[in-house]
Amino acid sequence: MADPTSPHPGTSALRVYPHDLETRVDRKESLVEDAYRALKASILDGTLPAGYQAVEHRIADQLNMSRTPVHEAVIRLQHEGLVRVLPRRGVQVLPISAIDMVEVYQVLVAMEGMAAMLLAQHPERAEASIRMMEDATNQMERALKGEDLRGWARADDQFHRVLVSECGNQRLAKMAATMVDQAQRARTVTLQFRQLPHASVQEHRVIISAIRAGDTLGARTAAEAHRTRASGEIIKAIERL
Amino acid sequence: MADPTSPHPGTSALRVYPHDLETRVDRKESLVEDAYRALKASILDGTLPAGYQAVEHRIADQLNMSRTPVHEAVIRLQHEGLVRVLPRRGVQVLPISAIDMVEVYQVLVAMEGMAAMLLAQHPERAEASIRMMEDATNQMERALKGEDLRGWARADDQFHRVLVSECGNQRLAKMAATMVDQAQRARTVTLQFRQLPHASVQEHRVIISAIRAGDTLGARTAAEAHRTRASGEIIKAIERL
DNA sequence: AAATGTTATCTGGTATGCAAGAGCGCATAA
DNA sequence: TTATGCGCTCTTGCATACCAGATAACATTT
Repeated sequence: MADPTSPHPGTSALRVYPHDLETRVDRKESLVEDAYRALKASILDGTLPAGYQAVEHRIADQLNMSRTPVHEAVIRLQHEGLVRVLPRRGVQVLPISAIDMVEVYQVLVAMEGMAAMLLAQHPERAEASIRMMEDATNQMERALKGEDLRGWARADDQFHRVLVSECGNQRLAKMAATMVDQAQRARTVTLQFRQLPHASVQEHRVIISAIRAGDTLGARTAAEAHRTRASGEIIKAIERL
Repeated sequence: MADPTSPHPGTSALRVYPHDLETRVDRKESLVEDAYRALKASILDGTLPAGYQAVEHRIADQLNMSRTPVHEAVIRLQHEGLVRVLPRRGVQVLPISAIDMVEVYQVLVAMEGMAAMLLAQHPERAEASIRMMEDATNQMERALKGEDLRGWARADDQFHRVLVSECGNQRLAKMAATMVDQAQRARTVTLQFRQLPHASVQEHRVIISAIRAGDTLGARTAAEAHRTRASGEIIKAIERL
């Protein structure tokens, strides 16, 4: 702040967007949580691009806190595979490789398949969740018509986040959410290079109706097929980069 | 150390086994890692039973380090669902509920099913891993004949850890390992109340031969069926407690 | 004796201080 | 001019210090 002209290449990216980071800190739960959310959000939406590198102390200054909570948040992000700390080099935002996405989507196929199955086991209990997934899907359709790729991606994310967070299994929900984060980030990067993804809307509807019908196997199969197909597209897109 | 007779109820359990904790600290990677491993191992094998409660500072004393690394390790364990920190009460080892095990086994069904499928996609590449699983299964059989329940459990664990760690997907491996940890802990508690589990050996062999035959769907189905059945038994055993 | 208010203490979260090691640059020598 | 070696700096990991808030015990009053 005292030196807004500092031209160090390693720190410029953070200095360019100080407001973005600070405004993301609103919750008062704990500073570690604040730092975690702020950094993660910035990484996921591309504000902090792959390869971006910064030192804990500087991040702490940006977020108006000491190194301690930043340190813990960074370690958490490292465990999730979003950053790595290079000894005596600083924290580095990891690039997304095709191999990473293969892994992420394999996990998502397994977990969302299970989540869809669990929801289908109690369709009546899950009605509110199903409605949310329907809303998200409808919004995807609207966004597609308006060729609003960002809006489509946001709604698609919403569908998948509801699917796993409402399945009733908190452990599954939490792990799958971490994978969805990574998928979201990959998509943010590749979005501009892709065709309009028309198939998703229909596939989501198949999943929804199987869940509502209590067709556990059908719901699972549909969820798996959807992620498997999407997986191929994303990975091709990443390989083109 | 200076006060081996301290009778505080909240700290006695740790004081009783100082050697157990300290001898687990051998790696020199980082103190956080040391603390994490020591605490986790003690929780998994029952040295620190559910309900056990201690204060970070005291744990740090036991492990001959400061609070900082202990604090970080505890937070990690909390994320994994093994402990929780009660504000101004200390760190508490969580009990294992039937609901927890339902969740854990649902995740394992999904992930080990996927892992078996991935292995079956490249049986030749996986030959070394398959051998390890065979060894583990043979050892289970021997342990059963000798009615060595502990030995059986150890070998069974080994089988499942190899299955997920060798599947080629590191994210899946890491997440599944966390779930296997919890399953292991639950089994340690319930082992004494169970019948000799004869079915497992045969089921493992089915999984192995499907993988070796490159039968992806069969491997997946067999792995799922195995965990699904075992799930029922463990959960019944826990509910009896 | 019981209930309530006050205060001392204890804990986790956070900040700051300290040390060790690796990289980078500069100086010196060939 | 180039290569090599020494030392300074910079960064993380760990230790220590500090603080706010909640609990629990004690005292006081009814």
